[in-house]
Amino acid sequence: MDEIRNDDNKKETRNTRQKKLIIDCLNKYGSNHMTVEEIFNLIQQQDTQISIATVYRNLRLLEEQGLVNKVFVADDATAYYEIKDAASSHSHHHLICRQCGAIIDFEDDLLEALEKMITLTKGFQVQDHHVAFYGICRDCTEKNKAAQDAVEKPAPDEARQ
Amino acid sequence: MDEIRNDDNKKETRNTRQKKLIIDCLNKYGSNHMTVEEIFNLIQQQDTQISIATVYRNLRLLEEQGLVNKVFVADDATAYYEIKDAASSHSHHHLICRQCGAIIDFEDDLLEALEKMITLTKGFQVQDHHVAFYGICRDCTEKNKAAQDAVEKPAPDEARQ
DNA sequence: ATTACAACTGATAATAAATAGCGACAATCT
DNA sequence: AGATTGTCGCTATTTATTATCAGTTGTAAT
Ligand SMILES: [Zn+2]
Ligand SMILES: [Zn+2]
Ligand SMILES: [Zn+2]
Ligand SMILES: [Zn+2]
Repeated sequence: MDEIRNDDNKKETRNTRQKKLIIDCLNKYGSNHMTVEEIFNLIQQQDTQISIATVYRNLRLLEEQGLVNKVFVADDATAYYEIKDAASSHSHHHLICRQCGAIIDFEDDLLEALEKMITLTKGFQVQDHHVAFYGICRDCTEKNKAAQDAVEKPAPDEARQ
Repeated sequence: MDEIRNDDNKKETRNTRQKKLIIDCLNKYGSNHMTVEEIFNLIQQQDTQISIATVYRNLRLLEEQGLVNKVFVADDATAYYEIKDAASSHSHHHLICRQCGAIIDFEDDLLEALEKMITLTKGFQVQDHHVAFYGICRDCTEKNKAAQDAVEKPAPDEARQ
């Protein structure tokens, strides 16, 4: 009988205005991997009454339902959120820029082979993985190069701001 | 000439009793990836006066000097520490058991290829990476199998504790 | 050994991210 | 409409970590 009662543990979720605002927000800016604060600040412009506790609560619920993705960036204890739509459900990796903090998505499946190897050599049954590459993004690389050039050849005036 | 002046920014570090205790502790249990609390509790047995703030401080210094490694496990906001000796300086990956929480080291270099690809396709200059595989460790897999067997064939008494 | 100076210490306050508790509200179903 | 109960906004709490600060100690030069 216990098993039957267990069906109950998928508690039904409601469609509140606040939840819709959060999903809309993530759909709009979600590819930027937003913090709770950022989400809260944006939503406040449409709903000045909303509480940040509600944002936390809903993000947790949405994550439990598998509708959003909670991303951690080592070295930074705060969570970042993104929509987990059809395209990105296919768990991707993150490129994190040490200069500007940008979090960039990267699709790839090369780790499947590695997972098989781990199961074989370590007896560890891999369910999924979190991968982050740290470095300097394209934009910052270009900015740095420009700044470097400006130093090398004294530069035509406007190069210095 | 700038390079010479840069030597200054390595502020000199001192050899205190507390720092030694922390390194000893990590050398002894370091392969277990300990939390600050765990390190603090163990050291307290040898130095009842030590403050947990000192443990935090020294771990931060040691990490900045590259002597210890700070490991984050997504979904868990607390940091884990391990010694970064010759063997493990060669940045390894972590297998994290969802059942017992074990953090297991895994040596591998297959990601170099992936890093090259990222630089090519995304223009992102990879400096290093953090990789974690989540799943069930060998011990837990075996325990689960044993438990499962115990249910299937009613079991010779001692199987139930 | 004495001195001097900055890095360090222990105790505690402060910060930051996230959660828990609670009375009131409102989404959903009959 | 009425009942149920998930959710809301508010506030207090918890947890991990850092900042502060007066007193201490490692280190190196005298
Ligand atoms: Zn960047
Ligand atoms: Zn992403
Ligand atoms: Zn395990
Ligand atoms: Zn490790």
